[in-house]
Amino acid sequence: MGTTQLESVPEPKYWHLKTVLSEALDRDFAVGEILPNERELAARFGVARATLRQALEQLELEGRLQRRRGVGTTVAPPRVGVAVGSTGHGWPGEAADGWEAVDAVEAVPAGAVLALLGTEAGRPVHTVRRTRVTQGQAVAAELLYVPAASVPGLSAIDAPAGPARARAVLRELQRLALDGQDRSVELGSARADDAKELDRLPGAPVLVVTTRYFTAEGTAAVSVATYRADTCRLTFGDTGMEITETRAAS
Amino acid sequence: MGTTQLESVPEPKYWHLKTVLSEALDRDFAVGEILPNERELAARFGVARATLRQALEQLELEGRLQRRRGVGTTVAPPRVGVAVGSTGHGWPGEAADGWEAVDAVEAVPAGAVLALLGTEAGRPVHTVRRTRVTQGQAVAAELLYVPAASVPGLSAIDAPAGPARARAVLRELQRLALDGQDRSVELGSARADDAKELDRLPGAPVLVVTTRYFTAEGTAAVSVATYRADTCRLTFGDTGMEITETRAAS
DNA sequence: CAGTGGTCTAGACCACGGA
DNA sequence: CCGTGGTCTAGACCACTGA
Repeated sequence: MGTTQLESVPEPKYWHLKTVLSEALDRDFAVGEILPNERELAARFGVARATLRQALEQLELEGRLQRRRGVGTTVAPPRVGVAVGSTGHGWPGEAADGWEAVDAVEAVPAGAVLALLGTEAGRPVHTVRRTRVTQGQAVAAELLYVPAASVPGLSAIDAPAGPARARAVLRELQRLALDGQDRSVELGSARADDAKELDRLPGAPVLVVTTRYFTAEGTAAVSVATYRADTCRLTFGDTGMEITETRAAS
Repeated sequence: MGTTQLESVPEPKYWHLKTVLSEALDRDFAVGEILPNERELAARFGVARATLRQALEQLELEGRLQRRRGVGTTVAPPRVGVAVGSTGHGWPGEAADGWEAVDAVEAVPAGAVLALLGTEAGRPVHTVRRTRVTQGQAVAAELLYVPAASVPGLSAIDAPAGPARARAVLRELQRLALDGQDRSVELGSARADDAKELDRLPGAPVLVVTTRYFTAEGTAAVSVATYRADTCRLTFGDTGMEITETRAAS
């Protein structure tokens, strides 16, 4: 087909398609509803499947759609607000904040984490894995790095592997006096292990929240939490107020 | 080089390719260096150009690469940390925080913003456009919505269009007593106008920071700031400390 | 102008989920 | 088993940049 006609400004097809689909979603579809499959949609709009997919990818990135292999494409609910900054500025694991300890091992982390911790290479570091569940949905996977030097009260193997050991590390952490913390957010893509926890494919877009916890002695712990970017809106409400309803800026 | 051989677990080609490229970037390339062009790289790795592009897209999303049409693909510098949460929790435009007022118009915003403002539809709202420049690079574009009712001291046309008018709105805002604020971060894609300000293509991934400013009377203003997700790391340091060096989690 | 990345096509096969 | 989305190919043309 002769692609387009006379477009003074040749807007890409997938971009226009995305707009059309977005309006159709608002107008004709309810949350959870299944869209026609990709081949069908592509035929209906007269484009190649790859082009249609480019539009769907954008909409998924914006949290409008959810696609699952073997199942289909559904209309996504509005993003859930996930509190990140409020909750008392305390140690991780202090309250019932939705985090669940999964496991803990003693390992030597990679260079980037080492730089954040400010410890020398080769020193043992407790690595705690936690997941966060909100409204029955896994929204985040975290790796919490605690240098063994930060929690001298914790003997090497005083708890068996698994959740119990993870909780032991968190418990020891809370005995320290928290001096302050430091947080940053950036875009990343899910590593294979995080993707599995989040029920996504590797490479899925995630919001990486890096937190450093300080005591008088220095950096006592570093947390790297990866949140599903498609379904989450991170909230930093100091006032604790909730944004009731919103939609990502196109 | 015939890339790889038989993989018992058929890891996607683009994923493996991304890993190989990522290691090559760390090892053999300096920041700012130009990579071979896409056709050349695809041939060298024995894959179709589309597959090679899928790997490059991931690396660009992670801030490792920068691609510009007509120019080429270069190795990106580490992401710049951009302070978002600290700086006194004050009104926008209070200090020399890198924001530059561009323009202001009186308009009636779309539904999502209206819901955030909590005002009735049809009421006039000052819409201020600002951009943020850090280290000579445009990192964010903002739309600040101020209901006319919030700044009664500002008569309709007491300043000509343009930056002067924008600054007038900001000045009026600072006469109010700020009661608190509320912030959220989510992933979005750049609208055409924002993309132009940020020197990116439409649809580029952005971090959307939505801030509500409260006075005793209610929501006095709402800011929607879109940050380039590829080059920015948003920092919320209450302590004002700086993360010196980091690399997104894979 | 030549060379780059951006868009688009029309196929093909594969991995996964559910019936 | 079938239907879904996920991956991959080998082309083509276009829009933009810089010399």
